[in-house]
Amino acid sequence: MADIARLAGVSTSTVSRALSHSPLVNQETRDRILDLARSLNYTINIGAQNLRLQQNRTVAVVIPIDQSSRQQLSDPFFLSMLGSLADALSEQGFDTLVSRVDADRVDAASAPFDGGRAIGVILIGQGRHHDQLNKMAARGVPFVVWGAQLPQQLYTTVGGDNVTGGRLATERLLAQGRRRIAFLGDTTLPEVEQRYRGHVQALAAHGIAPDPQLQVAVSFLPESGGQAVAELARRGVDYDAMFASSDLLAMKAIHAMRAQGRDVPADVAVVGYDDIELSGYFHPPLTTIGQPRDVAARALVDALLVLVDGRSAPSVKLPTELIARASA
Amino acid sequence: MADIARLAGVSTSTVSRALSHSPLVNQETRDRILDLARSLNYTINIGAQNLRLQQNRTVAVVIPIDQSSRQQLSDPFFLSMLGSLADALSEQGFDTLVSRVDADRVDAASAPFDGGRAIGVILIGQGRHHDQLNKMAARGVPFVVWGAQLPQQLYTTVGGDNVTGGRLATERLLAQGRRRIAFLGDTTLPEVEQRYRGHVQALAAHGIAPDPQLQVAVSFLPESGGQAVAELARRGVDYDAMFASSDLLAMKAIHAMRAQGRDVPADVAVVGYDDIELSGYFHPPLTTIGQPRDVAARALVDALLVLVDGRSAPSVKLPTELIARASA
DNA sequence: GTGAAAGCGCTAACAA
DNA sequence: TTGTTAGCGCTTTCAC
Repeated sequence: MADIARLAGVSTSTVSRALSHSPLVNQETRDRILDLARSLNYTINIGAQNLRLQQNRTVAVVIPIDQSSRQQLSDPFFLSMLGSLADALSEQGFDTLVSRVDADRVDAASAPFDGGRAIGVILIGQGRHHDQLNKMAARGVPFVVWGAQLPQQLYTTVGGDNVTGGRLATERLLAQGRRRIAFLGDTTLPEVEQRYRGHVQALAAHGIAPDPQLQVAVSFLPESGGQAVAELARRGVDYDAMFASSDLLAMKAIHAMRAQGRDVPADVAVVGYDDIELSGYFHPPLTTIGQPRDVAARALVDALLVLVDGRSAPSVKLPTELIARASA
Repeated sequence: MADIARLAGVSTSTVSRALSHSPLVNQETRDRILDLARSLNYTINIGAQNLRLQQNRTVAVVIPIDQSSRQQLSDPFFLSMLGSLADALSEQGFDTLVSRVDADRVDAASAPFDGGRAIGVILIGQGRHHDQLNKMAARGVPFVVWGAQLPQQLYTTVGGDNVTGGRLATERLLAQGRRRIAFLGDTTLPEVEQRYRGHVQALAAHGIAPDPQLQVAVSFLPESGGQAVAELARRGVDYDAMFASSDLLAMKAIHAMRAQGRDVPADVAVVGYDDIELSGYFHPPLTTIGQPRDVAARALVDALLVLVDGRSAPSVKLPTELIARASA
């Protein structure tokens, strides 16, 4: 900026004003400065501007990962949510800073905010540490979580209606005459727990008591789908249907069942969750519960901006719908 | 920092030194300051620190998107590359700033660097605008591209060995006695063009001339796979194999062929490209060309850091391998 | 319509 | 071992 000022024979104040299109500066001077800036490929230093203006157009998007499994983030649903968030944020003129945190230390997600790098944080996935999030909220960190609404929650969540989702999935299977429905999912995660609750509700409505033998507590590990099917086989338990708490899990399980010579949907009808892009192209095309990423992303961003504004943002429960395809 | 200084009864310099664990400051003073900082939930303002230090630990990861189709970024390969990059960068202590640019204006990718937000840029995908990238390089922007190595290239690329990849895929199909191999891909993209070149080489080695009727110039659009299969049907052209330039495309095409009653691999053997996670769980499990994301991500980051260091970084061609599964 | 000066939060040379 | 001071690149009040 000093260079431009010198070349234009004005002060840096004038350059600053010209670059911000201030009407205070003479039209002609302004044009000269803008031309100069362009020809020098000059761009304003955003860090310095932010510092001076005490503002910031950056939002941190943080993904908790299970350190124990050291797994790369790979669930297409989360990845695609990240894409949608980047879109929604840039639509609103915000930059997106991506980072991961250990799922056991989700409170570390506030780092970009604490360090003044971001005006707020969007957490994709809530993990098991409700308490850490509550503390973070108490500390005044503006953040929004993609996840389930929980009792005594001091922070804002945006999430699908997991109970209804679980119910819809199970009802679909029941409607097809299936009665022995395996449930695959890690119910220590609030979202999955709610889906399981919906599942049990639907069973109850049909007078069926949930059979613990049919519930497999897989975590979201690489080989989880295959392991779950193996576990069911080991238990020697009979099942004619399966509700998997993610499409990825469902696909892996179907793959494993196929290796056992079981046909989907003839032998086992399967419903997944998330409606990732590939679900429709899978064989058989996967019946699943839709969670619209772009709507979710916009809701997350909107809620965060409200928080940043100092107002309080209510948690949002987005409607879910059954996407009926061939697998069930 | 001023608050802490006041409370600790020292100057901000001392606080600054204490926070950076400088040995210059008295052990006891340092502990007092660090305790104070912790109890106040104080974190250094990175923007100010960067400004003062003229440094920066942020790298921009930019994804070109086809504005015409306004499609959400959805190819799992790119998304998963983004994940691997975020991992590789944070391993090296860098933050990741994500943004998109119009594929027709890839030179806009330099914005985060120009604005001092990032020390360099990693571009996932090269697009069609070699010239814009060359100009960007001439301007001195430190950036690395995931893509194909081209003649007269002033910038650094890291990419798979696409020609070999194309050759391996086609040889696999030829080895199974297939002779009428459809090629699906947008050959205006350098990477795809190179894969096509490898394809033609393999055909030539078997004395087969490429049949233009078998080449379908799909772009990476949502319905591209289905459209391509429809197009082949419209042309009334016979084929007993298919080489798709991405796994996503392959899966969509297989889905469409199945709807036509054609069996994979019995009627049509299919080879994809990328080896995305779901390829192994697809039905039939997809034979494909592996492009290791984590290795690629590390290579991209390493190359960028060399550039940022002011040195020149050679382009890298990573080995590709055939992942043999059931689809071919 | 323009410039001088102060200050955003931080660090480092220099002095004590 | 610590403090004083200047300055990173920018914006804005105040004065002219």
